[in-house]
Amino acid sequence: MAGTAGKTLPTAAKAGAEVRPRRRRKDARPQELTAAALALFVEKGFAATRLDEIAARAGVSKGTLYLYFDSKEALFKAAIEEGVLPAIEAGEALLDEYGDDPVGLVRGFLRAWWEQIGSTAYGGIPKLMFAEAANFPEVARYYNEAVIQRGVALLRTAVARGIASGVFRPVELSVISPLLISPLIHLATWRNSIAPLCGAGVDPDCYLETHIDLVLHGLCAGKKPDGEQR
Amino acid sequence: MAGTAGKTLPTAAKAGAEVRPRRRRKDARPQELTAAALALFVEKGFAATRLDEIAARAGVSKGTLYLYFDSKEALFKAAIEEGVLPAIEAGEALLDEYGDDPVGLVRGFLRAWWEQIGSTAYGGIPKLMFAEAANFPEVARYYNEAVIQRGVALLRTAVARGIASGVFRPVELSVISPLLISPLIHLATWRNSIAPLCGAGVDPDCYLETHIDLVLHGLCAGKKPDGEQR
Amino acid sequence: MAGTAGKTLPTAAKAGAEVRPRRRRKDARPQELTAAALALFVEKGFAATRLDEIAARAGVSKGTLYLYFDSKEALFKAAIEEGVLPAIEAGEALLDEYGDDPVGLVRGFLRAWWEQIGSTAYGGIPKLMFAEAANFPEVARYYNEAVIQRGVALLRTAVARGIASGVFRPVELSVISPLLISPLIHLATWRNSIAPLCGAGVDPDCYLETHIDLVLHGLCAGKKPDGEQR
Amino acid sequence: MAGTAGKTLPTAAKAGAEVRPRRRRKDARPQELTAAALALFVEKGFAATRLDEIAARAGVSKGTLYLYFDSKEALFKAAIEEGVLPAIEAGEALLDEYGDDPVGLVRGFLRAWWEQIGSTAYGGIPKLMFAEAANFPEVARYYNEAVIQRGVALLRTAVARGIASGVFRPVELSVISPLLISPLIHLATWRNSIAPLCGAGVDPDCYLETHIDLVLHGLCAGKKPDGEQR
DNA sequence: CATGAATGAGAGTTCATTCAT
DNA sequence: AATGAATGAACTCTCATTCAT
Repeated sequence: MAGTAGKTLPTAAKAGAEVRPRRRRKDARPQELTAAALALFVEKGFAATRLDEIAARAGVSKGTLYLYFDSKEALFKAAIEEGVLPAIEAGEALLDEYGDDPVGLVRGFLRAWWEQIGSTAYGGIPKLMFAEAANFPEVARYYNEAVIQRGVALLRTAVARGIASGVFRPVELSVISPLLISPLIHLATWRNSIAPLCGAGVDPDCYLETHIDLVLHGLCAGKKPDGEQR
Repeated sequence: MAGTAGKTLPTAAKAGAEVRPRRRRKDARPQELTAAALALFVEKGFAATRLDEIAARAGVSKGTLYLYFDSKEALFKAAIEEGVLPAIEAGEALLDEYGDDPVGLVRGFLRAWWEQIGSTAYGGIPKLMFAEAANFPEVARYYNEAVIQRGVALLRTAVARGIASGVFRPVELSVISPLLISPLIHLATWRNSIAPLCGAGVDPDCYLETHIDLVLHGLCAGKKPDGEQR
Repeated sequence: MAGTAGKTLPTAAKAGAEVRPRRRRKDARPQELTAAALALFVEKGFAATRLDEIAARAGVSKGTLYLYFDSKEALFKAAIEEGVLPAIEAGEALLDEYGDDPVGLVRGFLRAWWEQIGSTAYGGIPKLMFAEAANFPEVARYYNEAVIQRGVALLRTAVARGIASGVFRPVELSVISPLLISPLIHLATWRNSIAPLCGAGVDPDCYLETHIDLVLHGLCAGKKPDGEQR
Repeated sequence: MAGTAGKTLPTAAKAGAEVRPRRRRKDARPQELTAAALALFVEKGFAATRLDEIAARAGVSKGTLYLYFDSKEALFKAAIEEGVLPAIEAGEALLDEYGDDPVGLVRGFLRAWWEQIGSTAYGGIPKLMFAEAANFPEVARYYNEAVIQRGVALLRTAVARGIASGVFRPVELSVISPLLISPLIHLATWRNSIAPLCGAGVDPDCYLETHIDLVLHGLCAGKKPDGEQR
């Protein structure tokens, strides 16, 4: 276990070797593989994606995948996990910024989700998770708890505060979060499914801002939602 | 018939048939098969669904599928087509009923979609189509044109009329339809993916009515949306 | 089960019916089936021929085949048997006619084989038997003994008599029969394999007569083979 | 190497290899596979040969076949192609040797065909092509043009020259080639079909030389064919 | 007798996984 | 560490055979 193949993944740069010029940044390998995998899983689904394709897209051989992941399933889980972290982190940041501004928090959440998740390579993850939920229930449960429920709680809190402070009309809190986020998830899903088959489609920014405008008007009832227009 | 998966498709599975008659009506067969297929495709995706399972769920043998469909792919297409017709027909009916009442048409469309599509076995089709779009581009294009774009046009017309008649504020028509329908699609998708893995979840009626309330308030701006609350 | 559609196909016209005008000759059915089977077996081989096709060509349903034959294999054997009888009978007749005329017997045998076997639907049997020998060894052995060896013996006797009477040169009797018959088998095989794919091909009569001319010249050495030219 | 089936194809089966190395030379593989395939196709026909058997005979797994060939059909075509090249090449060589000696060319052609084709593993190809012609018309056409017609032309030319130079009697050139070669094809077919089921059978050399003797006597009419008797 | 819907064992084919190099 | 040839279990699809009508 000591001097066999010498995994060089993490730290110590191979003890006695003097110069080693070509060494990928630290170890980007696993991330490259999960990124390639994620893209293909999103596009075609888990079962329809061949390891050959993933390997080819990552520029390695099929066997190499098994140096980093135990199985196709493990690769799937890693890809999801990888793609889920940004979402979690992004959520935390928002609370700090808009902790006491309900309207800003809602607007900020939606815009941030689109910018940092929906419009990126991670935008396909919701579609992927919905599609594979029955095949990977543990992963789906993890995703639900670690990502969805966290976001749901965040949004709900924001709206609750808005109601408490009189900025928002009273609305049913138990359903407000999915109502606010689902149009964005839908757009992200659309762009990762049917959009590539058709031309054009809606303009994301217009879609996003119209959504924000609409729901804030809806939430604020007669009261004018604050004038900020980005 | 209890409270499990809520299947509303035609005959399918024939409840308690322990003796399997060797020769059944040749006519109902295809629908039974596509119904079984659709349920499984929605649950697990196309590639992860085995023909064995479909046959078993339909109460026939594997070979029987090939008496009615040329291939797994043909069965998939037939299942989609079968599940798509109700949506098309339902749309037409609405225009007749609410042709000149924008608010009623929007509310009617959303409620009808949920009742006749979203809450039935067909509610999984959007998820399925999004998941398989890249693998079945022609089917996805057909679905987009025959179902989505038609519904989009219907909703857009309704809103446009509402704006013209002063009932609605001016909003961006190019994005309004997906904004109105996506929460419902999301709920249907949710019920066909993660919901079975977790308990409870949101109450569909509450979700639906809150959505309607929210967007109509959003659309009507300061004006009171007509009082109907169901 | 009585007065439904009134099948009129086969035999007894429905028990109590008085006149029964349309009744196929005795029972031609089995022969029709074996004939259809033989034609297809010859064309495509045993394994590549589907029972559907045979049934279709015979104008019956697939199930009907099983009323007359226990299995595809049984049908094959029956088809061969059926197609082999004429060959056996034809051989007997020749001996009576040309018993003491070696040249006439050789010439008669070759001409008769072509006319009664090679140029008919039975002409494909040799090809079929050669192709299926390994898959149906018993049938092949039967064919070899009942048909081939009998013909071989006949021809050899004829040549032996010709040599004894000084009409023919001495030649190796153990190989003379296949040498005499193989060009005809080859032509029959050709017509049942490659000929249908190409145009034209050789003229059978010219081929046959040239063969007869050639081998009789070869057998008669310097002596003039008797002048008969058909 | 004893007296059984007389296989002369390349490597094939590798005699006594009880330990099967996991990785073998990627280069010899295809020939080993086509050789195994050809032997079985000849024996049992295309449809009756299972890929399992071919793989087993070649000492590989079923999946390995698909590393080298796209389908069973592709393997069939490759096997034919592989087995056809020697025949083509052998033909060319003969013309150089016997270009101006009709008797020698005819005799040389027949002897060479038997030695290099008929008595080898390739001797089963004619039977195979005749059997599968209807199922693989393109292959049959290719075989006809690339092999048969070329040989036919060669023999016809030889005889034509013999007639022109007065060595041979005038005979119908359009049929002479198949008449000369068909006894050899027949013998080769026989050895690949019925012979294995019966004992003994004719002696190939005796058969061959008697054929040559007979047809040369037939062609030379009264004239003595040159004395060579091997 | 005749049919043809239904069956299920078996064949061709795919692809995740292994391992000698 | 990386490769890719090889594997074999699992899948789709075919078709001889059965049997209710």
